[in-house]
Amino acid sequence: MEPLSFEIPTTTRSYRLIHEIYVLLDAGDRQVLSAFDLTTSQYRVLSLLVANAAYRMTDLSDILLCARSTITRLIDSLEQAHLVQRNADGVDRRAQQVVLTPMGRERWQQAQQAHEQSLMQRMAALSSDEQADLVQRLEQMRDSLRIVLPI
Amino acid sequence: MEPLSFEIPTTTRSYRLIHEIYVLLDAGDRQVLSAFDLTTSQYRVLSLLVANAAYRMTDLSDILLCARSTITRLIDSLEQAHLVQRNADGVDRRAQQVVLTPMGRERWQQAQQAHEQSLMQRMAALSSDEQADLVQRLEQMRDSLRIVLPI
DNA sequence: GTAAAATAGTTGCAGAAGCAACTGTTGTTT
DNA sequence: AAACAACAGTTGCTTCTGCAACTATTTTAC
Repeated sequence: MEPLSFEIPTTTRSYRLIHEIYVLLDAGDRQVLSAFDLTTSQYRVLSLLVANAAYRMTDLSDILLCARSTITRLIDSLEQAHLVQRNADGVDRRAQQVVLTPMGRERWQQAQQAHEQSLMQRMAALSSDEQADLVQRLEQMRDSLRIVLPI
Repeated sequence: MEPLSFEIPTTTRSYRLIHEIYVLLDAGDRQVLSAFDLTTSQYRVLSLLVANAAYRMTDLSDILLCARSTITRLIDSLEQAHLVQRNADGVDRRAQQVVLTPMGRERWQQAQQAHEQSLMQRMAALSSDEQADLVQRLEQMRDSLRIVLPI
């Protein structure tokens, strides 16, 4: 019996590649970030807060595309570690503003530096032109996926 | 206070894009595949078996980059659903060969068709040239990440 | 040939995430 | 103004996954 002869469609190939890359990235990130007592999800939240000072819980779940309950527990853990703080939203008493603590900012800075360095090492086989190209294509793909969100 | 002025490095941008794309893809896949009572992981295993007839458990965990225990439970669930079967490995009595059942093959064919169609819809904003380009860049990225596997 | 090391797979345990149901607050309709 | 709908966030529950410890088999070393 010879190997299957039908060709794998390009869409499926990108699909599989994305999954494989994601797993490879995630495994490395977990290792790098564990040295700073951070999970990849926690790191992602800190990165958002560094760039934008304050977010409501719901904003975080919208941006990170995860359930609101996931954010609740994520912020719980970050608050217990004294890296973020829940503040009351002056306008809407249902809402809360999540902000970084000084310790959270400092932790992120350290982790970010290590993470960035690890990423550069692991992406070293691509020239900066190729990387720029990749980013452009990835942005296209993301935009395309966003259009038809829930099928 | 003006917005942060330092530029986000290209590596970090690809990193974030991959994550976002992965989440978008995964959410859609979950929805498509749930109609066939399959999780994305189960679907991935079936896809491997369709292409290659038989795998040992350890091979699956190597290929899918997940823990051996994860494969054990994944195959447990697929076996309970009568989609795959564990066969003794004639040579190594520690090992087991995982193979598709006729029902597993049939289920995969149906799911694959729906999945492929959904993917094409969701990737429609990219021309076939752009998609081919994307695949090439993704392959580069995967290869680069594979070199420096565990940091 | 036997002891030690490596490998294949499973199980217990703990963490992460989604869904559904719930409370409390805000917005809308009439 | 009251009733209803929509929204922000939390909790209970279940599923998925990784890590560490374990058993059984095979390979390696002496």
